[in-house]
Amino acid sequence: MTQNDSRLKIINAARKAFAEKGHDGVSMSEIAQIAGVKKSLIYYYFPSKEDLFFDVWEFSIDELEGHLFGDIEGESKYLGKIKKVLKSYIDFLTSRNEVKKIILMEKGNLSRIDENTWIKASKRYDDLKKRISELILRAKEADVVADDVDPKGAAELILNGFNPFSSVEEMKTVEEIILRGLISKKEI
Amino acid sequence: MTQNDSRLKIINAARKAFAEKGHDGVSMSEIAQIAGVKKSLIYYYFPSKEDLFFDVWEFSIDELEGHLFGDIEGESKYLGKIKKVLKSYIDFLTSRNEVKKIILMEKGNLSRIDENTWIKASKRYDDLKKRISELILRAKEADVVADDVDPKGAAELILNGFNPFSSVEEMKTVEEIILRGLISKKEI
DNA sequence: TCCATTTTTTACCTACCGGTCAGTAAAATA
DNA sequence: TATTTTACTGACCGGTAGGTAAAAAATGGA
Repeated sequence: MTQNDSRLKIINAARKAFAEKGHDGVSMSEIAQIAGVKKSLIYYYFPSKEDLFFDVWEFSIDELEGHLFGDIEGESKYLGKIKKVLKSYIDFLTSRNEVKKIILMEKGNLSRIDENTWIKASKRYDDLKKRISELILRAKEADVVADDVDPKGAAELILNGFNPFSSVEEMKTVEEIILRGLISKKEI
Repeated sequence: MTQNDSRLKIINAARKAFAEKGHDGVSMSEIAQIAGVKKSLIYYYFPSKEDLFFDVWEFSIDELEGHLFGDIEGESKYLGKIKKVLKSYIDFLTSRNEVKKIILMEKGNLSRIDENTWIKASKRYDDLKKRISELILRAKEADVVADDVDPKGAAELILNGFNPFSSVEEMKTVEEIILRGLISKKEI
């Protein structure tokens, strides 16, 4: 088996495990078992559990970000861009919600400034949040989004509002509420 | 030291610890240390870590629910009731956000139907969610909330949308967006 | 085919986990 | 005063956690 093959098997197994039980609820032996690999092999590819976790985290957020902003450039107007992001989010949640599960699992840990892993993880998450809030900011400057909206708060709401276990109707409602809440009266 | 004194010290220490590191990130010795108590004493009051956790969980959600619906009866109109709930939520988050931190920490685990603790914890959380969604439902029937709103989805959004680490402005924005998104056009 | 390098397995370590238990000092009850 | 209960301790247990060292196997170029 080639290098990247094993590495990827481990990453995927770890992602699955972390999504189900969280960073602290999963052991390296469990991950190894899911990956169909001996535990020590994980340490051949990853220096520590923390490193493995961070790689999974980064990998996952990259994927989410790529999905959210995938073809946003196709939209010319800000309202269209925001709608697209929300729609992509729901798409992502229904098709492969493992990523959102991990975020949900570890969101609380992101405030743990005592441990390096969480600082790094938090930074990556903040980058994603920032990208969303900047979109909101520009839409606000273009008078598409209401002027009492704080872009950072809106970004948080978008990221937190959807639940990976929700039904489609629930997600549609969340989407609708956020959209209606964001846009300024002039746009109605 | 009297019975309830020690028990309460343990509960409070556990709450603090769980809020910071989560159920799986905290050991019984840590909790004991924070409480200023020997580990074995915890087992004198609580049969297991799971039992202790569930007591903390229930205690916390009771507190949140009490706060959210505290004096909602004072409001006669549904719009006022909903506004009050949102306002109380922000109040609660700024004054004592430990409870919300625990919920944030363990939200992901609530889907773990393999372990009894999480099933019980999830049930208690669902009760709270249901109480919110029923308020939304009645407000919807009174034409205060827009008719495309799914009450369950709205309840989820309210519970998830706010972040215990947010600034006041961010919370205000979340409140504003949700409110604007909920109410029907007739109310504007 | 041989050999050096990469990849994987075996065997093992230490620290700490949740939890138990025999015992005890002091308070309450009889 | 004698007995029972309450609140608490410290030593200890089996098991498992993350992690490591070294041997074994696979790989691939000469």
